[in-house]
Amino acid sequence: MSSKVTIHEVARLSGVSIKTVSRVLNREPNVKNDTRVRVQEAVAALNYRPNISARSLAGSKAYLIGVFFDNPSPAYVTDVQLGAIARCREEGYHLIVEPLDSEGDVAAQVEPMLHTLRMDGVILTPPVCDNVAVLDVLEAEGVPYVRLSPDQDLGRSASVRMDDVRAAYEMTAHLISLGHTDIGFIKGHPEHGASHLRYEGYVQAMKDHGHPVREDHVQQGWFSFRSGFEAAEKLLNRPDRPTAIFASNDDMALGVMAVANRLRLEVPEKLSVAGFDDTPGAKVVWPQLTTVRQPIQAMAAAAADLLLGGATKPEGDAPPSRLLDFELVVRESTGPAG
Amino acid sequence: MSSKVTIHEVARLSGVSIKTVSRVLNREPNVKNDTRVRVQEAVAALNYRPNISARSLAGSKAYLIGVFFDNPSPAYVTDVQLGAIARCREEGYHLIVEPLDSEGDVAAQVEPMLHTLRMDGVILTPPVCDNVAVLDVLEAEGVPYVRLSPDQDLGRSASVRMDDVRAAYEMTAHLISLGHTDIGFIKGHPEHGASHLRYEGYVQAMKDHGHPVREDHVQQGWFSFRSGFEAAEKLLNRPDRPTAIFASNDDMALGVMAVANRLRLEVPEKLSVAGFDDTPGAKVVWPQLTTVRQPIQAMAAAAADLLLGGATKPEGDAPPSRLLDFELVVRESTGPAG
DNA sequence: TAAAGGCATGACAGCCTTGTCAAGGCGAGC
DNA sequence: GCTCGCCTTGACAAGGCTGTCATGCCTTTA
Repeated sequence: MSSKVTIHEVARLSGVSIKTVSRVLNREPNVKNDTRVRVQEAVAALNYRPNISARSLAGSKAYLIGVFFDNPSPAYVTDVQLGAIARCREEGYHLIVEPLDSEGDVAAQVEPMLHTLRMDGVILTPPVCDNVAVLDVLEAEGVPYVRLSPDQDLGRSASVRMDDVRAAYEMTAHLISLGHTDIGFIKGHPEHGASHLRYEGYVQAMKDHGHPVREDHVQQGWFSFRSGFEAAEKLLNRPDRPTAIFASNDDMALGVMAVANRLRLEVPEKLSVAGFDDTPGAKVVWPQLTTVRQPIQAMAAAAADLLLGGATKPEGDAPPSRLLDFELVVRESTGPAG
Repeated sequence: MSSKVTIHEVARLSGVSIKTVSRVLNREPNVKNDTRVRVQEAVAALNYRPNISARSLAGSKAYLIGVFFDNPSPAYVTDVQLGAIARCREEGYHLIVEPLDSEGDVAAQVEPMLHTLRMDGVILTPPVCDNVAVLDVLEAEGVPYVRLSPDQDLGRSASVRMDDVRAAYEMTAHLISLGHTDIGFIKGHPEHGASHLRYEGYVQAMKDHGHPVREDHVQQGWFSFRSGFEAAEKLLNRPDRPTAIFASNDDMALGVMAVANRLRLEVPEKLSVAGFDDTPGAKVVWPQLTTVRQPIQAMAAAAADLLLGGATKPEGDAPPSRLLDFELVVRESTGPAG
């Protein structure tokens, strides 16, 4: 119950006005060092913490950052929360989570939240980050937001992304370094921006290493297990099949593994398989999947950083965007070309 | 920017005092029905939402429920959040998530949160729910809390649990009914209370059916895929291996499947595998895993319900505790003993 | 018919902090 | 020595709501 300590008591103990205490608390300038120290001592002695409600009522900050999500994978959600909180704690901010239901009227869900609870910023995860209705409401309410790995309309707002092109490039290079020259590729859903980027990285790596990109060894997929399965059937049911397949995401790579299994093509002895995303499923299969890990916690931390730094609403310039490093996770599904 | 609507405008539009608007908002008695309707219309017309900061500053409620967790599985965390929010939204409450780091001084992490941000209640998930330091701080600050599946000191506070013993008993009985008599068991993390309960259910079922519990067929695990993998290696790399393995959670069961796969032991023909928790991974593997489903969302909703109903601090009686039903999910990983 | 009690409502203070503005102190420049 | 301007500090209002208490009116009771 020690939460009863208010700024008045700190002021009394340190012999200054409450306003000066407030100045010290908020690191405002124009406080003599002597005074500052005295106040800080009083704060420590009383174990005083400013009341967030009063602060946000009186001032402009709410000390709350929202995380909106709609049913991406649980692992993703928790990583985002962990990453964001790491940065928020440093500045006394708290995280407020708001699961959204994209099936329903999202704007109608978001709008009341923003009215009742002022948030200093919001982090949007896929797929909500591409929901125009949400972005509209956020902008109408004047709430800064950062999108994680958005697909569309990149210029619209601040965002944090990963370098898909380079990641795909390096994964391809990894396969090449294992001696593969004929590497099949399964593209992702054509409407997801990442699909093009990953394909681009693959093509570039092949060219840079002097290997041709055979059109019949590139298949269209839709990011689903099934589409990966079907694409793999086309790639593998032929005499001149590739010795490695790079799928644009893990689910499709799992589909490839299923086909390999069915064809009794040992992985990685007869066929190397690489995925993308490092979903939990990547570790469940055997052999475990070589894939690309997104630094989700770091991305969320970067998003929080943009929000706290107030760097989300530049005037003339393009909105700030941070590009983070990925990690190549080499496991057992890739091996030397037989 | 329509967030500028205040209670005063509603009062003006409906021709009453702000206090009466407040009464209607908070469903207080002593308001003529006529008046109530008029106010509600004004609220709707202006799209008014009370400001949470002002409310919590002036009144006794904060409209915030905390969820403290420390690194349980991501799926668990998200389910808890989803379940809790479902109940909280109904009453205009928001969820504030606070990951804790059990390695460090937990009390030191919790105490400042509670000072700055008043919370009307806190939901504690395992393993934080058994951290005495956390409970102490919570009680010292007078913050009501509900524990999900606590292990120790059940009488200390309100809690929501599932009958782990009975669930493990029934799963074991299920295996026995399939003709298995030699059933291996992989224990969970020794510091998680559920581990003991699940083991207890297994032992009881074995005894009740007249089958011995072979000590060398019981292995210690840590709830991780890897620990399940290693335990399975010990259980299966021997001539007198069990015909079924019951792992205390799905991750470990998945580890068992991986080993079975590697040893070319067909599941369920040569080996039945059962898990616990029904995590997403249970449906990803093939064959799909027989497991026990905890009604996590329902449990979290029940916890929120206890908090919102204020039923957490009974005077003379034992603290309220809700016991929810589990569900045995029989899929393809268990079959008749070969 | 008068007194008592209950209900519906409003005026006002207070919650705890920040923002605004004014005031006092002090050194620099003339 | 005086004015100017900067630095430091404080008084007070504001922020939007709920709690307390008072008021007026209507119904019940003796």
